[in-house]
Amino acid sequence: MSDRQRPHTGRRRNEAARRAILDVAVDLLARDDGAPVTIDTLAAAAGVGKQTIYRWWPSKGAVLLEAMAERAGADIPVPDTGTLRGDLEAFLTATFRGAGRRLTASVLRNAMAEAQRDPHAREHMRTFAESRRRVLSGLLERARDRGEIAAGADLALMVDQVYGVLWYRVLVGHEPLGEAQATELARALSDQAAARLGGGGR
Amino acid sequence: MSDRQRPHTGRRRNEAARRAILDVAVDLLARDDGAPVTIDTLAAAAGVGKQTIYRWWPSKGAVLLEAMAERAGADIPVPDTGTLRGDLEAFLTATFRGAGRRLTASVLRNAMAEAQRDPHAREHMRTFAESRRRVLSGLLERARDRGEIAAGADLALMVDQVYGVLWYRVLVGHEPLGEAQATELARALSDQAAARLGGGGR
Amino acid sequence: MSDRQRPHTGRRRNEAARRAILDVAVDLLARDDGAPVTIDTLAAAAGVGKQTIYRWWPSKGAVLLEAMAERAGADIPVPDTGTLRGDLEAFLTATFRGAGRRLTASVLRNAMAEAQRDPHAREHMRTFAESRRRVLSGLLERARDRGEIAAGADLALMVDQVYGVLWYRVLVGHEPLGEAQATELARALSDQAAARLGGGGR
Amino acid sequence: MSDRQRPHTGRRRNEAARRAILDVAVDLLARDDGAPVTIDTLAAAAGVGKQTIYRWWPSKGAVLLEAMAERAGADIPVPDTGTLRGDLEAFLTATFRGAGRRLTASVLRNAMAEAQRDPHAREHMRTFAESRRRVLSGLLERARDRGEIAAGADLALMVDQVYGVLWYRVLVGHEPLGEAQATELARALSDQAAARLGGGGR
DNA sequence: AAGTAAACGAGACGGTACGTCCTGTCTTCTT
DNA sequence: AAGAAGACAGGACGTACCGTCTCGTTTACTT
Repeated sequence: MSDRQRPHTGRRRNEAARRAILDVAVDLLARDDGAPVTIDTLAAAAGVGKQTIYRWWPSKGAVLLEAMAERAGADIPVPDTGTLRGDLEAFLTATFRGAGRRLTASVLRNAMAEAQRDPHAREHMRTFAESRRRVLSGLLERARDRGEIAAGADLALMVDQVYGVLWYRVLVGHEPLGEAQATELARALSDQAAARLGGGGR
Repeated sequence: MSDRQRPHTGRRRNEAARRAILDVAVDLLARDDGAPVTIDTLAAAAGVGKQTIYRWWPSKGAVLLEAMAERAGADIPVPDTGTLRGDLEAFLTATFRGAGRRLTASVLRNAMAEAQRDPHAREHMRTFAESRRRVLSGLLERARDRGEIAAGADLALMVDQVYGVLWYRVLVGHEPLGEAQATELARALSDQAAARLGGGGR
Repeated sequence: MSDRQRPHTGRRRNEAARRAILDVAVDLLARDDGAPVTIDTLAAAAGVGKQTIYRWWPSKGAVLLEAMAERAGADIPVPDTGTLRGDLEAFLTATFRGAGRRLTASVLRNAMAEAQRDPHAREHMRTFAESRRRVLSGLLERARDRGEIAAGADLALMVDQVYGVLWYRVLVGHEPLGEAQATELARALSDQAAARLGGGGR
Repeated sequence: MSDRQRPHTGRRRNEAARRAILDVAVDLLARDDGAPVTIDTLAAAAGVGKQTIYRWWPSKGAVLLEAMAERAGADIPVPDTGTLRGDLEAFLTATFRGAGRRLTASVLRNAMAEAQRDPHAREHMRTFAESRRRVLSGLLERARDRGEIAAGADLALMVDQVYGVLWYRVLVGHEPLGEAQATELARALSDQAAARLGGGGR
């Protein structure tokens, strides 16, 4: 209703170029040969001029983060097993399995590094992390509504324990991320949740 | 067999230069203006030639990480209150208070970013993180020996829950790190530890 | 009448656009702030799409040269004083006065630079220079026919001395171009012309 | 006497790099394929980092001009045949033969184009042209002292007639530059010089 | 005291990547 | 069809930084 005067003029954004850039970005991020992703490489591999990247993203970090965010959140279904323990185990297993893959972990590491230097990337990372937390948060709230978590429990803290463990291990690399770790963490968190309830656990 | 004869000759390493480099490195890491720390800047600010840095450290990341590690681990006493809850609260409070300071957080963020790119820095980071985990690990083991934690509990996971939350919040910056958060996490973890004890076991 | 089959279809060339382009081109060439003339600037300033420029000219240089040529040749009348010396003085005075104007000189300098890089511009420049030389050549031939120049004299060389001095001074800028210089050169050339004649001068 | 305090410190300028840059610059300028000389190409061909060029020259044009000036002035001896006509013929023949060579002409054209855009190059060009003019000027002054040129003659103009013809033909390319042209011009100028002398005067 | 050797501040070097700018082409909608 | 708007591939620009390589100087130990 407002932009009646100038709906659009000139050539439209090339969606194929956008896709090529993001796809190539993920590929390059995944290469964990230590070689940093460069804009020249990215542009060349995507068959795109550098300006086309800078026309739509404010900085290198922003492209990289968007590419990562688009990929990293997919394919993690929100389970509904009926119990907190079951839901957590399912969700964490899928999440850790995803993040634990060597290539994905490489993407995450690169992206987090970028987010520390580039303000645009930082903003993207915050948004991405927020969206991931929200999913898990929803899962926990549902359990609280079912009475499986004490009313006073700090759900945000529980969420951060999950993603904290995930990122910490991805970034430092001292321990693997897999189903065993997911199961263990799911148990630990359900213990935490149960602690302040009426009769204790079960 | 051969170098017994010639213990040393020539000028000795200048300790003042080493200190100046590390001190300036921390200062530069602390600046959270987003400007990356460069070797030229570091050398100039320390009043030192670049070669003096590269003579003693293998890469930029190595200097930065050493500077950070030296600083970030200090001043966290290992408490002994007699109870897990008390010890955790004391340790986490001190730890979170340290990491939550704006300048320190900036150092940590920069250092972690560096560790993702530079293999030397990565190694340093791993060693540093390991040393920090070991302290908390000792605290937990003591509690387990006192019977406050179930024998089967995954202590390494508990440690990572702590440092995971810390790093996750430092790096993403969505939530502060302070005493309140430390207290809450201490309570959650002692609840978690207690869950499987006594009647709650298996 | 003649284009019976397909007289014309679609919109006809917009003469106003052509004029705007050439006019703006001269304006931009005249700015001697050193900033190079770009097609984007030219198109924007002329209120014209870039394609409209490339539809009618093969390259940037071609537009610029055409713009210059159109301007630089105008307003130089062919004098007829009856004597070589008088004709030369009149012609050179008008020519040098024109080329010596700061803005015009700037146009010429830019155009000559363009002509060294762009083959289309080069061709334009050659044509333009040729047309200017022809005028002066005609003037000299008339004088020869009157017996004021020896039959064996190299008229082309005389012409090139005029335009050579003009361009050399415009391009290098070591000396001004004005009426004084025109008068002096007119005298020099009539001396040259008279040298091989029967009785010498007059 | 003044720089006693800090004669020099740090690594010294690499003379080999300087030479390589200037030599390659001339080679590239000589290529008359129309392809403009780029700094990347120049640096790569000279086996030098771009910064090494920008450390010592303020702009691309400055390097190019310096390279040209160094080359273009060489090998033109100052003749002394005893007569103006002889001296001019010798000097112009050598000069025109040099400038008429295809590769040299290409260097000159490129350099003059650069000088129109780049203020540094412009300054260099002015200096270069000045130095060349001075040589010819000396030759003419000698002839005047010998009484071969009238006292009131505008020697600067005569010099510009020579270099004007040279540059005009090099830049526009409508006519060749060679010994025939040099001879003809030498004759024309000595005629001109003689015109106002003795009996030919007024 | 003279000799030898390493460490030092300074800073030039070859490279690589950055983000900007410009050219000439292509695409979309309007006239 | 021709036009204005503007996105596109390509490629040069000049800057910044990395890690290495001289310089001449300073500091220590060995003769």
